[in-house]
Amino acid sequence: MAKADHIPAPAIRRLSLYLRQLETFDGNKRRTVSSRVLGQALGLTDAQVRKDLAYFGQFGHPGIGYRVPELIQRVRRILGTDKKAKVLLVGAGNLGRALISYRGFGKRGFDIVAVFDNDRSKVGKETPPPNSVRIRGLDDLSAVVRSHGIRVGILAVPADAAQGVADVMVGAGIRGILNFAPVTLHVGPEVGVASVDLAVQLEQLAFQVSVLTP
Amino acid sequence: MAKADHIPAPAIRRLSLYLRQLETFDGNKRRTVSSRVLGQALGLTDAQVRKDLAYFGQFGHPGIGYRVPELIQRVRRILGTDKKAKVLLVGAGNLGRALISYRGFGKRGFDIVAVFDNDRSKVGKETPPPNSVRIRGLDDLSAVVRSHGIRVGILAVPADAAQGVADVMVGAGIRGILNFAPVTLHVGPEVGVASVDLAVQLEQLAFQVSVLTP
DNA sequence: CTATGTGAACAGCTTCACAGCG
DNA sequence: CGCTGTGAAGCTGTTCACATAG
Repeated sequence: MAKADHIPAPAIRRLSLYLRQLETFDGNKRRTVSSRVLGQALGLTDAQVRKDLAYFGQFGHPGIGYRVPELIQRVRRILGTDKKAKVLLVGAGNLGRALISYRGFGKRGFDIVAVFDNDRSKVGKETPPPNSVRIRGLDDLSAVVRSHGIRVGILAVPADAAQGVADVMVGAGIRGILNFAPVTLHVGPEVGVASVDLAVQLEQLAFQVSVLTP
Repeated sequence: MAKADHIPAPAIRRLSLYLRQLETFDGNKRRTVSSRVLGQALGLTDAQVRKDLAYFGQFGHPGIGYRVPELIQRVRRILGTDKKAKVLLVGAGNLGRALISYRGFGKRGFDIVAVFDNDRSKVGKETPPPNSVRIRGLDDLSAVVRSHGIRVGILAVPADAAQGVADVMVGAGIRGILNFAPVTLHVGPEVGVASVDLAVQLEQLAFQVSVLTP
């Protein structure tokens, strides 16, 4: 996988949305879809859809549109989700436990295979089924990453612990971190970070509401 | 609040991050901060910080920087989070319950005051403390929105129920929806939507990893 | 001398509009 | 015809660089 350069970051973000919508269409037994229909479902223009997909190759069929199963395959390939991926999680608090039992990850090819927490009282316990996993101490993280070949980790610890844990993860060889802690993580350029700050999302809504409703 | 026009959407998103970082600085008893220092903490350039803040007014002091407590006040005012806001939540599944007990919302001025679910076996039960709330049926939603004057709701229901519930929320007068369901919601222009698709976030990381690690 | 606010230059993303293919 | 793929145009957001204030 050599390119990714000169492809707009927003286009890459939308690629996931295309995939999600295509899977819905596929579930409805739709065989082909035009850029216009796909765009409408996501609130985008047809030109946007065509341009985004064209960054990655020529997937469409003039006069027909895009064949749904074919495009799904291709997009999965591009995103690197054509194979199941093992993921670890640090932080077995409320949010962490909810993420462990979240079925959406499995549906999209992600498998949380190891859970870590620094709280002695939690270490050794099993998380509730489904996805029952034994909680390990942080000391084991490095060994588990190596033995399972894990590349991506979810960080669901309190803000003041987040950077420290991130350092441990990176040191163990993790290359992508999904960060739920409300802090900006500082990592090297070889590591990707995606952050979800739940309160920030609400704040954005509060702003929109205060603008929309004077 | 009349403007918001011609202000870049990314600038508005960053405003929340500025506030978060400023609160951290404030906790560390820092009195003033320059655009360079604030930017470094968030991985942004000093020019970006100055331009973003300048969209909303003149908050800085040449030669000094920005006074932390003053800027916090101003940014909160802009975001509409200077007053506590009541929020409702629909969907008392794993994710929903985790959100109810998430302390980050309260810290940033949001209060989940009502919880709804369509599952008869859940209705009437109390959610675990803290933030113990009685779960109500969806039929009560409209009345609760009106009596509490709620403007923002969190949607944490399965994908296939999401659009229907969103319609109910909008019908009841909700003006902002934080959507955790993996679907694109279609609502009128008078309603703001922020979406968090957890699997999509992981997918983005998978892509970055596959690019960064050939 | 430090640090803001801002017009102007630049870069990046989106939309347009049409040639070309099935 | 219907619909893609794509240069070119248009627009939005970011960076630069400097006048200005303390």
